[in-house]
Amino acid sequence: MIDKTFIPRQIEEKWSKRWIDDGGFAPYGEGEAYTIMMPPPNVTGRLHVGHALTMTLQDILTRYARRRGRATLWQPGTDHASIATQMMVERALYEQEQRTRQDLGRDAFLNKVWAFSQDSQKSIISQLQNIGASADWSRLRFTLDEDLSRAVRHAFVRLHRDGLIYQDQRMVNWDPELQTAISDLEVEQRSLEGQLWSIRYPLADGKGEIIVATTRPETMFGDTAIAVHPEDERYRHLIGRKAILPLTARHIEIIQDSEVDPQMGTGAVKITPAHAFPDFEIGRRHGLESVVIMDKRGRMTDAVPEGFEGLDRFAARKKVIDRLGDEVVAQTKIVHHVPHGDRSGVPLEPYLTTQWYCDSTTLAKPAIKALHSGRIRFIPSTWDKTYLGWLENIQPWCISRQLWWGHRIPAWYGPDDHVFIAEDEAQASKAAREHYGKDTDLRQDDDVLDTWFSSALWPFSTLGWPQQTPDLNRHYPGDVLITGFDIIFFWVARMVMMGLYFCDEVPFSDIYIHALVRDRYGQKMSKTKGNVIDPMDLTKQYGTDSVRFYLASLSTPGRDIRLNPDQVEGYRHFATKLWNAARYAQGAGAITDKRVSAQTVKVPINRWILRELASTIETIEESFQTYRFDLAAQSIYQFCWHRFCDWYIEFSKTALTRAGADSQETKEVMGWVLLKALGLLNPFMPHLTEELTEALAPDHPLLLRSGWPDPPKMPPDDPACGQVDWLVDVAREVRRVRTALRVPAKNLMTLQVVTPDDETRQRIDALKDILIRQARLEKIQVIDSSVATSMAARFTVLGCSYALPLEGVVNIADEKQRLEKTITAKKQDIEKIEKKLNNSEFRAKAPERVIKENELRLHDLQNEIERMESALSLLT
RNA sequence: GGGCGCGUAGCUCAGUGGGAGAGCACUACGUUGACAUCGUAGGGGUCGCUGGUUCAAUCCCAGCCGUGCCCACCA
Repeated sequence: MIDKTFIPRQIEEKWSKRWIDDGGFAPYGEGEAYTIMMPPPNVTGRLHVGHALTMTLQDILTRYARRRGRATLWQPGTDHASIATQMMVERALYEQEQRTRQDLGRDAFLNKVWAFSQDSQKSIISQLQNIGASADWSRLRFTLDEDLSRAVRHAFVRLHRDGLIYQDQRMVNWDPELQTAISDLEVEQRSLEGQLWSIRYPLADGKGEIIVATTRPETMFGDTAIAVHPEDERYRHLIGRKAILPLTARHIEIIQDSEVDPQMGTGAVKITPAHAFPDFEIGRRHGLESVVIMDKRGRMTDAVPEGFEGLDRFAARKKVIDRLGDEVVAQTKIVHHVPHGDRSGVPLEPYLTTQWYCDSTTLAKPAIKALHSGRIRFIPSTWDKTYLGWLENIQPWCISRQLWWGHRIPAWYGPDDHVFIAEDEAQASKAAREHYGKDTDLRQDDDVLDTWFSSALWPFSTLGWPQQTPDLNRHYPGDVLITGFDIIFFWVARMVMMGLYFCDEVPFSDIYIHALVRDRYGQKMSKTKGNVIDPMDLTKQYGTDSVRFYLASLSTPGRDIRLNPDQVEGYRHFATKLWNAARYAQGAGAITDKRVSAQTVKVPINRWILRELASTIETIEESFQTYRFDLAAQSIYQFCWHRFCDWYIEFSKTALTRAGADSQETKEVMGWVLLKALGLLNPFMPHLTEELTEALAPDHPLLLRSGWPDPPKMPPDDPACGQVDWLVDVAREVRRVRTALRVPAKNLMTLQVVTPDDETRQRIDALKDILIRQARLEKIQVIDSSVATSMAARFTVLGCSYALPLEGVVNIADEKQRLEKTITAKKQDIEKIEKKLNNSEFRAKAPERVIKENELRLHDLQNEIERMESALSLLT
């Protein structure tokens, strides 16, 4: 027997375990492969609600595909998250032991990070399993696993061999806090209020001055020119002359460059080639010297005047302004964008260094083409532009990081700094031997690769690449990627580039971009705002299945989710409702081991629920095709609650009291339909549906691997279904009257059917018992219009009139009011339709179908009003 | 500065060139041995504003207002 109360926790643990014990989630069968690559969560700690969402959607697709007979692989794993993880461990190390990574040394530090990441991975996997993720855990991968690392080195070597990875000295975005270069994508522009100082630079010949505006006076010691626009009349006469750099004795030239905007500041700009991107370019054009005045921590070097050496950049700024004194002729507040490191949160410095770069421009071309040619598509397609816009303007990708945690760059240097790129040290040594003609000590590059370099290989590195494994052949390319818009550049585009480059195939054809989960007020969740909701808390409170269903039902493409925990409760109610429906079915003797077919089922209510089931299956099917998780969820919800529970179960209460064939058929159909409904709901609520299926049908195989329901083949205009539709309409009308007239529930009414047509007679014959129960009637009479009772409430269904005699039911006034109200509403409708129909242009131009529809509606409305008006007159 | 969304019932959101919808919340009444985590019925919206296209606009187009996001080396 199914327990009286539903406790999500109990069944969730049970089923998580059962699935694993029963063989887990490895692909099986001979079906066509279906592959989803899980975006690997960082090994930095707890999952957030965004993870819960993305994993839920992936799991829904996975469970659906598996049951459609596809050999389904959902490849799980975790990401080493170079910067983020290293930062966390460094911070903890400092807090606990007041030591830095340098204190520990590279090897000892990396040991600590490994230990941390292993723990973290364990916790992440258990959280994922907690939300029911049916990924193939037996294939769990970590981006730093040995085989994945080999793939990274192999990729690096090949790209280098093909000239697509190279070393270059140029300006990078430098993070002075983390002391590493970062890529453009890791730069976050923050809009801040700052100061714009106008500073007097005297001319070297003593005849005048030039006023330069800057927000960064501390860089002035690196100035090697002042630039003005060639056509700026104010400064034309100064071009070619020299100015004295304040606080120093250096002379710098005033040059012209058309990049200078005469509108900005004073129109004269100081040029610091070593410490600003545009200045670097200008410096290169004009052959200016680059004077480096800051070290990698953002402190002044000794290339600055006395008193400034070693000062932090912000302290230096203050001091420069102080020392300049009256030479600062103006100071204005401005709001400007300042680049910050997305991890460290500190302002970045443009910095001149040698780094490894990847030629993204070349790799991007096929990736752009892949979208144009339809080999990949975004859902929703609004993201096309984002993807293309970035790829079309892509810059060289800085892939080296001055960090320890990550894939060490497979480059080895000889004593003369000759570089050898190889997949391992042995091969590098071999190359060195050939190069130098003898064994030589080599030194490996200290730097590691950008995390996203290894992530870009994920769709094939997890499958054994560069080996041509059976898995690789079977599961590459995959089918769909589900991810957030925030990593389209970081990850999606790069996977497409690398996939095309190394495997000649896009890694997936569909890219579903899911919502951003915000808080209930539409705010982004963040630790600093303190509005972060832990998905594990939600599942504890409402049950995993409810949380999954909630997230899916809000997943409309292109729309963010406002997470309101109170609303999750509604879906726990839904789960409870189903639980109780199953209890009822069990108690009512539902039969679950009998195959039911539309060809043999005869009883109208049974045919009706089959039709409803069929249309639900069709809607869900369509919804899955278009990734409309919301519509699929809504459709199954409607079916379970408002078709099966609200009507069918109620009907069955009458049908089951009858002995014989009808009752038997109803038990069979009820059991069969309920199992199908559970099957449809299963991808959304896997635990509950397995539990109830097992309770109802102990011999049923696990839903996890059982086939997806096919819609019963119902004819389009099934007469039996039409009869039940009529029943529903009439029952509703009677209930409406009862409520309006405040007829006490225990008073049974008589329903009079006025001169019914043959069809209506048949309907009554077939469904009389059920209608009596549903509408709380005493009996149903067929009468002639001539004997119509005067004191009666009246309504019309499908062109036939019905009356409810009001004898003994007092509230005549209420009924009058009800009629008047309906009449007014209907008259308004009539007016609108008449206006339309009387419009000659409408008649001339509207399609015949629309005209007919309107005429028909008008006719029906007029009929109804006529009857109601006569009913109203009878009441007076 | 460029680009992309969103604005429909109190709240969260579906939806369509031709009769405004769901869930929650609200109101009234509760009977029927699955369920009060429930049932039945009901109230509530000039579909952001203004114009245009159309026989017909919540839906298509333009502008505006509000709101959110992404991109961009400009001092």
